[in-house]
Amino acid sequence: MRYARISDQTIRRLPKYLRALLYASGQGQDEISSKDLADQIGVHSWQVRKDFSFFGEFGTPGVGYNVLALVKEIKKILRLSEVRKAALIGVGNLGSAVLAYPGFSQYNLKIAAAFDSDPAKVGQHIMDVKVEDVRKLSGLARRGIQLAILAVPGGDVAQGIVDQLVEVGIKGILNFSACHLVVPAKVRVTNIDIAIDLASLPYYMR
Amino acid sequence: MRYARISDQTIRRLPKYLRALLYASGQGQDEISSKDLADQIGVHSWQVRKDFSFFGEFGTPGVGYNVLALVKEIKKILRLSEVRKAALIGVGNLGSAVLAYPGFSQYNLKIAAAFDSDPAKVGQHIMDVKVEDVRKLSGLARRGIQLAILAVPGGDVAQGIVDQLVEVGIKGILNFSACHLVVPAKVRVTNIDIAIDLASLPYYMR
DNA sequence: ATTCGTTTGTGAATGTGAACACAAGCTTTA
DNA sequence: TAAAGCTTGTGTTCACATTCACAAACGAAT
Repeated sequence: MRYARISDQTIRRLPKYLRALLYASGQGQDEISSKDLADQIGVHSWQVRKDFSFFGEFGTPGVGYNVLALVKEIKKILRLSEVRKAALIGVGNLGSAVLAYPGFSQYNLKIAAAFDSDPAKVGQHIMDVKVEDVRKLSGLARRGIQLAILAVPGGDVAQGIVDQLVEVGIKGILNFSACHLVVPAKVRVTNIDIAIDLASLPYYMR
Repeated sequence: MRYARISDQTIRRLPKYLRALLYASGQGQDEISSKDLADQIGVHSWQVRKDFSFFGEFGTPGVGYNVLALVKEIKKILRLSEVRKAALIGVGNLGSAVLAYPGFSQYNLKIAAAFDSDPAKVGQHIMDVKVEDVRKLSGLARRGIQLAILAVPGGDVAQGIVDQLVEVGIKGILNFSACHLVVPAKVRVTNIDIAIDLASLPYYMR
């Protein structure tokens, strides 16, 4: 499905809506208003309605949104209707924590492969995932893996791995390395830098 | 020092500039142009100059910016001239990875305390930090700790801890929990949700 | 059937950050 | 000193996300 140009911020709110909807569903709730949904994630109700309006009309005036139907719609929009497999590169402290992170399954995401350069780690199993040699990334396309999570120390080594990932058909990269990655326009990169987020906080202290 | 209203995006770019400047300094570089600095972090040169212009005139036309002087200025703006201490709440997989994360020191950040609810973990030392009982947060103000990193599973327990953190004078919170935190306006919260960032990527795959 | 209270969807207004273009300032070279 | 070549700082323009306000749609109750 192809939509008009939707802002990144709108897209990033959709998983939050999804999380709140799954929670509401777990509570046995069938319908939810834009107001209640907005309160759950800390935005205003008009923001919720505007976001959904870009993709269609999912609600019923006077009633609200059907929880399960909206879950299905959002998953379709985000292309998460089927399970998406991701590869983890770098099984250090952070990589291991990502492997153990329990929050992926609710979005139909699964870490299906892990890679490291340390021979001592290659061959080990962590959280039911076998650690493979980082020099053998070529099979990712065949295994249907288009997402990668980069959890290597960063700097020179990160860009080298990214070039290989692009080569083997990876379409989206979640980058934990503290460096700017250069990729073709067709590949999407999201950066997470813990230190930068923490370093931004003191500015706001009055 | 009091500045006019500066956008959050500008503030979030400052630590990136700082990182690139420290790298350049390590390479023995004394001066750097806005163009070179911009290339390092993946923005345009006018963005760099505009960002700095909000705070003063730090550069020399025809030459560029003095690396060490700019480092000092940015640290002052971000209130990172002195070491800032942070408390880590939750020493699970993710919390332990944060404790071991080597990237904080370049920003004058230091994790000075760690807390957990698990009696088996309380008393242990991880990365030279002693794990304390999460029910004993009251001493944070006295110890000069105004930042907190929340790495607990999330949901109901997270908000309860946040209320206590606010109570003991915490001014900034880095939240890894997959939930929206309610805090007074004086407290700044930055959310990091790994699953949401990963879940946003498939949308951009053609 | 009609009224009332509620909630959605969206065109228009507002606000804000990014992008641009260029004058002004500095260094170097002659 | 003058001219040439860079680079900075910033007023202006542009693009777009947020915010607002309200008509339309629906359910419930009488």
